[in-house]
Amino acid sequence: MDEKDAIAMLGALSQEMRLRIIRFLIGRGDDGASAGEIAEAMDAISSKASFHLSALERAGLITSERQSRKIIYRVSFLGLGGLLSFILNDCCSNHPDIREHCGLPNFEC
Amino acid sequence: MDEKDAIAMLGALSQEMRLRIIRFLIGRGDDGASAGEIAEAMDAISSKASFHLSALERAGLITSERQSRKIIYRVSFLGLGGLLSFILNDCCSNHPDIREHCGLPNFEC
DNA sequence: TCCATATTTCAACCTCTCTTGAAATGTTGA
DNA sequence: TCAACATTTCAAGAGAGGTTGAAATATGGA
Repeated sequence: MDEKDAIAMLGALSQEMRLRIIRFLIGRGDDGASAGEIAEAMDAISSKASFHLSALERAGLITSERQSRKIIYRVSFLGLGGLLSFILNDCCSNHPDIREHCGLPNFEC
Repeated sequence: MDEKDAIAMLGALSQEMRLRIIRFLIGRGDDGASAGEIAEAMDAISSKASFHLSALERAGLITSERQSRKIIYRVSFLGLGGLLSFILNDCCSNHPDIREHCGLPNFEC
């Protein structure tokens, strides 16, 4: 996870429907959801949902797996965790006391 | 910190120069840096730096304070922490075990 | 007051992103 | 093989974001 990857992920998350998709998929956990289910949940036409799903996948925030006719999308815990680690470590490595300002619990980075 | 605020912050961070400015200002800590110092450190013309500084300030990620002729910018620990909390709590409230996937230390959200 | 310094604002231009509907691709079951 | 289903790809248009140089604003000192 370098700066370029982080920027791609941050950019992917900074869009209303894409953030809603991520939250929806986090709620679904390991079951994930098909492109059609996601489009329906987002109240979006299929091509619009597909556009945002591929943006999220390109950024490494979700994964896809074909199951017969459907394509199942799942949140990538690895990707999302990598982004969080990147931001947290950038903070902590320079300023160990930033967590206090952030209202975050105390832990080692 | 609602979804709109988070999207604005994520969007502000998803740009190379702006992410570099944030990292630079984190390194400066409470001293902050003037617009001119930041522009020089970023190797950017003043209007470009100013454009990105106002984007970061509008998103709540930095603060500004005039000191005579100069304007001192500082990273907003409150803003950055709010964003981190938003993402972490969104994760944790739905899936308590996501931290394991994220490679993050164990703590309560 | 006048000048130099520090920074922002503005307008123009270009590029990238988002949205939409239609067409194409891939998959299953009759 | 054919029809229905599930999803993506494509092209076109609208809109948002980034870069630049010039002009405007604000401050401090001679």
